[in-house]
Amino acid sequence: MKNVTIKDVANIVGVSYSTVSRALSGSPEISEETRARIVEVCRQMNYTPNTVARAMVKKNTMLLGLILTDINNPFMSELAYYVDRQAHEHGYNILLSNSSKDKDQEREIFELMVGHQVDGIILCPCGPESSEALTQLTKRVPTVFFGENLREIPESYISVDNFRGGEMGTEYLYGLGHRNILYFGKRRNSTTHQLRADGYENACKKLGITPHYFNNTFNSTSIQNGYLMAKQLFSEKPEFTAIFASTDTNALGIMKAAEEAGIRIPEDISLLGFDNIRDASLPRIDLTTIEQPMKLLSSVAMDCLFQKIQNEQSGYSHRILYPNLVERSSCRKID
Amino acid sequence: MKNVTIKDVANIVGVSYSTVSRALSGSPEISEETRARIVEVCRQMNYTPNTVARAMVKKNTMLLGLILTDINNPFMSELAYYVDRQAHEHGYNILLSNSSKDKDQEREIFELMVGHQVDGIILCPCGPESSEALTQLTKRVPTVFFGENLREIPESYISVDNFRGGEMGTEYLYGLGHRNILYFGKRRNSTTHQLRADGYENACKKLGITPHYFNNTFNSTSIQNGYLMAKQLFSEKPEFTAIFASTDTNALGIMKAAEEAGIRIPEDISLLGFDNIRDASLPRIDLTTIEQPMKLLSSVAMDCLFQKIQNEQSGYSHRILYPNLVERSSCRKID
DNA sequence: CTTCTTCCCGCAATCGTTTGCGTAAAAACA
DNA sequence: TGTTTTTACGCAAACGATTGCGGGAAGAAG
Repeated sequence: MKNVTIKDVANIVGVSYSTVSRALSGSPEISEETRARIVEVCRQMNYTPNTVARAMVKKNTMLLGLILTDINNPFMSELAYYVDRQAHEHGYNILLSNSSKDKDQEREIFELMVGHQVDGIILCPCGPESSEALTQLTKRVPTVFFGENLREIPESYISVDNFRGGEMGTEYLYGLGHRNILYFGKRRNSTTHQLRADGYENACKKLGITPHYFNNTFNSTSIQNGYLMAKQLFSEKPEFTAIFASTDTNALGIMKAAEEAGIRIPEDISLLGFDNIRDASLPRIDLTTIEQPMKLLSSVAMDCLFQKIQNEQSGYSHRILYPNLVERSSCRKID
Repeated sequence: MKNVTIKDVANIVGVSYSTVSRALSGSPEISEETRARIVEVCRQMNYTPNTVARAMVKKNTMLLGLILTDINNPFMSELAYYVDRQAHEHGYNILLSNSSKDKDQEREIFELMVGHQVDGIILCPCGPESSEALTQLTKRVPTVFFGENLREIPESYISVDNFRGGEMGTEYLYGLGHRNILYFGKRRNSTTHQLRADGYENACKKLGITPHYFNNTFNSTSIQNGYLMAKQLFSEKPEFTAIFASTDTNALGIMKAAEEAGIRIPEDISLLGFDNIRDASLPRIDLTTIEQPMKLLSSVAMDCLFQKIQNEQSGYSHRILYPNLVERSSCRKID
């Protein structure tokens, strides 16, 4: 199990180990002849440079931290996928972990990662207040926040325009003829959802219809919870013709409850989601939704992070990207 | 950005830095009084030990590599979730990457990870032949393979009993009255799928029905590819009453094609999947399937890995777990 | 008062690299 | 041939921790 080191190959070749180091790093001060010999011996002994030792002197580990709330969320795993790809293109590896939406875990993981000397961190915050404890930590390593519009935080973040998405969805349903639109999902405890709801409300005002909310204080976006709440919703006589769900996972739960209640989508009620997770495009699901352009978002996030890593003192920047409406079959025109 | 080191706190406290190290690691040779002073100063300067430096001398990085084919596959993201959790419970962090089912990338990632001196690796192999290049690499770091029954490889692996799963599904459909069952999915190029198909064939033989295959040479399990192949299948007049899909993702594609072809599931055709990915439990999908017990599988894999990490020379072991049938609504009884 | 323990703590080597500096040998120049 | 420049490589000091060993001071034992 003992790994072969630079000294081992130096001994075999009969040069000093600094020569080996220089030969491998492509220094011009090494003759092509000895370089060839060194490279050959390295291959034979299959020497792999010890990145850890290198990191000690070079001051960079080529490691990027990615802190998710939950890798099982398809939204997050898509992010992980793109981040991983782009990291590797730049020679970085990613250190991944899940906070499970727990602030303490989030902080712990962050500290662990700075302990591992990661060169940068992409963090999907548990909530808007997570900043309090993190605000000092982010000073110790280049960080970009992902997915939350945290305007108060003096740190870079990337996010979709949730407010505009809320408006956009409402306008779309209005255009389809809906005048009685229910907004389904939590409003507090997360800037993201607050903004989506605000966008909805603002659009309602502009369009001259009255906003209706359900599930205002709810604090989980899982399918199961969406289902439970929707069940309760459908047990009361619903007055509306369309539901605007604050997340696709919630919409999935609504779909399940609707099915059980004998409510057809879109015939009886139109359903609009938000996020465009992969599941939304599944057969039979086919959910119309407001898309977060994940590929673009993650690409922008990585660019932002790499910039921070290079010019250490670049301050921060906020990038808010435009959402798209993805039309499928869960909403219908009414008159 | 300069991190505070053990020497910095030693200077402040007025002791040697070895004393600080011992105080922090809980050595009994340090008086409680100086330890308290040291701890306090560490807190004030918020010192975080440099894991990289520690790794150099302690010979372990507390890093575990996890090589997936694709984190976007819900099956894989579930694995990642459990692995991450258990790793953290043992004080490890995970280094994640995707091979995209490409052998060269797989090898590259593996090498990168040994460069980073990970203490162990969990690898979801691209295919059964991936062993050729990896067989040397696995000697350099404790490794366990996940998800493939690679009986020829002298390395530990964890997998569900794919053969038994193939049998189980076939028997289930037979029990429902089906005599004309089509096996849908690739057979070659992957031991996993070969075994599933073999299980199907074996059960057919035992039950006295003739096996039928579709899509034998196909080499991708994505929804889209399942859809395309199923489209072709349905354009010919199908003779069977049930389809046993080799993966849930394939089943999802079949579902989509069936919908378009006006074929109802389960009224016209019963559909059985394999894996029990999260999507299978979605409303409207509700796919009956053979489950891989992911939580258990990953737990066993981690235990196995930790064992190998401890007694370096423990050889290998193969753990094949029993699959479960998860009954939902995509299969119906016929007569 | 001397000697031996015991208790704390410091010195210095080590882990595997990178890199500034110094210096022989070879090449170029006078 | 003597001097300078270039080429090619070695020496040794970092990087930030851990840890075996040695030793001074205080207290106990003689």
